[in-house]
Amino acid sequence: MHDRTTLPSAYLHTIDLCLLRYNRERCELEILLHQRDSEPFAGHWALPGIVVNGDVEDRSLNDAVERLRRSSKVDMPLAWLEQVGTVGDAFRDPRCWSSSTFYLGIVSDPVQPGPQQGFFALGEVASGAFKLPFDHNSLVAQTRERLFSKSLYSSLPLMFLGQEFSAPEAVSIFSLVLQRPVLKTSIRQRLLKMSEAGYLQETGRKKSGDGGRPQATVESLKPTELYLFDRCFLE
Amino acid sequence: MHDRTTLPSAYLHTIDLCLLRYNRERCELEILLHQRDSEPFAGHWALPGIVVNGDVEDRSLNDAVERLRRSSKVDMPLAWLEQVGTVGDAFRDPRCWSSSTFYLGIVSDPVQPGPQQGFFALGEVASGAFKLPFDHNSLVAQTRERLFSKSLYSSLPLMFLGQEFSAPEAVSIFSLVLQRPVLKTSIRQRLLKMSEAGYLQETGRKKSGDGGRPQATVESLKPTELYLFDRCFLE
DNA sequence: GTAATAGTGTCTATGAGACATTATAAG
DNA sequence: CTTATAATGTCTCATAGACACTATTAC
Repeated sequence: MHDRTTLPSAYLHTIDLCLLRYNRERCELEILLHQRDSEPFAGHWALPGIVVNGDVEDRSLNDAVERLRRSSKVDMPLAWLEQVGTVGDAFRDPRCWSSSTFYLGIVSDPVQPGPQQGFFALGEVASGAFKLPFDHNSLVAQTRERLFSKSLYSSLPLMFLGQEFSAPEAVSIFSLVLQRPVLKTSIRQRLLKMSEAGYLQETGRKKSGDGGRPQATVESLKPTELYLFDRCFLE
Repeated sequence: MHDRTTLPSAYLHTIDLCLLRYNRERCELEILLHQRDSEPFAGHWALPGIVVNGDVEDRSLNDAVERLRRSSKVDMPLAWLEQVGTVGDAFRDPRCWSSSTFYLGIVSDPVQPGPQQGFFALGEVASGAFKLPFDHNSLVAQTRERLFSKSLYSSLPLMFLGQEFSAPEAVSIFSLVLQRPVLKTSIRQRLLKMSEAGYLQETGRKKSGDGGRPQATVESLKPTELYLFDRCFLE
């Protein structure tokens, strides 16, 4: 029926990372992009990613993710990492049929982006107002959707805040991620729950906010683990 | 350092399907397996799956899933389908480095398995008591975990029951999936919520259970959609 | 003192959990 | 009638939401 050769068809399997951070000055979420230096789309800003097949040096997909994280495209510590999904079709890459397994990452520490790195407003990228090559806008949108839905019933947004943070900061990040005002009483009760469960403890330290009374801080006792609440934030 | 050739390294990307059904007689969940007729592991029971790369005839990963669903390995209508994840490493397939994107499927209609098809107790397969080739036991375990966690806050288990079902049947399937007794009052309230939201409606029909008073039935108005409850089942 | 923000207390609404009571079938 | 199961009603408890009130800082 169709032409068969002994060579395998051209095929690419990549992993791509949607690495997010909380910009406190701008009060918005940002995503790390990498300025490509090879074709296709050389010079364009795109998700940092690597090819998994080809001359495979990784022992596993997780090893490949770690290789990407250590590469100059990323090269920052991650407070959170989870796989979001895999897409694949004949059109997304002009070279050939390709699949991408893409991840949600969160960085909490302040970092200075390298020469080919840049942080861009997540909203612009997810909406497509800031256009990325391939189907990367779609991957970003799916990743933001994952972040949103998981933030309704888990402590995920706290990953943006790092080891030590205050209740008002928690209110800010939840409001930002959920894109609506969240009452401080709800957040405080949730933080209390997490303390009772051994996920947080009060530090006794304070940090000053934008004037006014200083904020008491808590610190994470299980910084790599998510706490799951048994109720969602309601509409 | 290591041998490089101009040929691409051997690499396989497959999709595998964990297709589940509710066996009312045995009161347990079952998973569809396929008896392999080619190496490796010819003759063994394994997850139904197909290769995505190679001579690629699909336009997309979703098309590939549909090709698998129509193939003799599956060949049954699906009440639900979702991607669970992608794994990949150098060891899971004896032939070469390989990745698998695996899916959770649910079939509600009674079907007669074909000659190389069989339904097996999900618990046995997920626990590894019934051994599958490759890392398929692990894929099944991850899929069951997805089913479990999503069943805490959504109507997913109802997908096992088909278009028309009764409240006691809903209690049974939720108890089975969550692996603990679920009170009928909780289920009834949830079904009521779904009716108010336009997902279910009463049929006026009844079906007789195991003696006793007949069961009123409801029918699904949005059989392909999940309803999300705003609270989890506790404990 | 005032202004600003942090933190606490209290009330309501919702829904899960638990269990008692009534309803409808078969024999 | 008895027995079995379905369906309903009622109570408690936990927690999100809402908002009032008090506390602690800077000036």
